[in-house]
Amino acid sequence: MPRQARSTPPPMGREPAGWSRFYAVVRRIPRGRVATYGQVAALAGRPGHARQAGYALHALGEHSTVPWHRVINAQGRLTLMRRGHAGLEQRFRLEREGIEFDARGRVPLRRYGWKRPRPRKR
DNA sequence: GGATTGACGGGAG
DNA sequence: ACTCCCGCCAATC
Repeated sequence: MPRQARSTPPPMGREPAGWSRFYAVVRRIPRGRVATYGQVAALAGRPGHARQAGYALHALGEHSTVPWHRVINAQGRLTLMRRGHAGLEQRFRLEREGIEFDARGRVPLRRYGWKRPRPRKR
C-alpha cells in the first residue's frame, strides 16, 4: 500500500471542507466519459486546484460511490498507472464503460472527454 | 515559518 | 516520444 499521501490525510469521518464540491462534480461525469483533474477543479468553482481535486479523490475509500476512475490527467493518461494496481483497475473500469485506449495506453480526450478540449488552435 | 510532497498542468528543449 | 523545469495549492514535518 502506498504510504498515505501527506497532504491527503483522510481524517475518517471528516472531510476537509470543499472536497465534497469535487465529488459533486465527479459524480456528474457521465458513464463512458472522462474529465481531467483540472476540469473537475474548475467546474467545482476552484480553477487552479487540480491537485486538490486529485487529493480529494485519493482520499476516497475503495467502496466509494464516486466514479473516481473517470478522472484522468490532462494528457489523457492514467496517473495511477505509475502507482500500481489501482491504475489497472481504473483502466479496467473505463474499458468496461466502453472507452478504448489508444496504442500508447492513453484515453483520446477528443473522443471521450466530458467537456471536450477545444481543438488545438487549428 | 521554511522545506517538502503530491491521483496536476503547461511549456521548453 | 522523451525529460526537465516551473507554477500552482494545501497539508505535513
